[in-house]
Amino acid sequence: MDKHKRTKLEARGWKIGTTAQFLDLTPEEAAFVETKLALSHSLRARRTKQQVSQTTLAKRLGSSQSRVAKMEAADPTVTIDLLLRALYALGATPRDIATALRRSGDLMAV
Amino acid sequence: MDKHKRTKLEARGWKIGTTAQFLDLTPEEAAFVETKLALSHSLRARRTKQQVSQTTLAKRLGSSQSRVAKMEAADPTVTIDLLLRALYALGATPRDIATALRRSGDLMAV
DNA sequence: TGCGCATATGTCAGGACTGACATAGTTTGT
DNA sequence: ACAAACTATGTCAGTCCTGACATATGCGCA
Repeated sequence: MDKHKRTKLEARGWKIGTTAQFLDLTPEEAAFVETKLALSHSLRARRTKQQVSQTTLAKRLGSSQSRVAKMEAADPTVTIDLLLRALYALGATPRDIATALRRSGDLMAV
Repeated sequence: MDKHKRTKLEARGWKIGTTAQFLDLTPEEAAFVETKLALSHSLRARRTKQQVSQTTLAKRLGSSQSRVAKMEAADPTVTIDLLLRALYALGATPRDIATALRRSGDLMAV
């Protein structure tokens, strides 16, 4: 199971580089990364809109500031479970998540 | 961190009993469980529709039949990450996930 | 009935993730 | 310029999750 290393590279590629290096990703891998990125972006959007600091959100979650930072950076050590928990802690609904995912799909289609 | 035990009870409650025992769930917990259930149902629907056995899907995932069974049962030892990976392995797109979540939200609203 | 196939459930060693801490860089207000 | 608040990144021990295995149940069919 090398998903750890792969995802690390992928996440960096998306963040630092352009959309280019998606060529060596299987559709499943791309979809998974895409999902993670959509959620992490959604998380930061919600948090900043609500004027909540990473530290505050961390306390609410029973977590730490550093982990929240990693969530928003789509760090490979962060799971989608954790991202969802954070989003729900910020008042998101499954419907909101659905919307965020649908939008991400539109982006990918470009 | 007692989420393990809690989620176990919650999942069973939803599966075995009725919608009644949702009273002792915070909105965030309810949303999380709801998400998990929506995905597990979606997984089984996709798999059966494609006439794929749990064993076959397991091989495709590099996993085992027992784990696929637990995925579809929304077992507490299964993460949303794993559920998503399985769904994507069955050809689902983030858009499909979004649709599944949106529908689950509608159900909850009843 | 007996056999093969699909699914459900329990258990466990090993690897992945978590929260916490340390530290550095960045932004904002004075 | 300085401090305070906020955010980014690395590391690590303890815990959770994973795949694998064993086993049981159910189902169709010869």
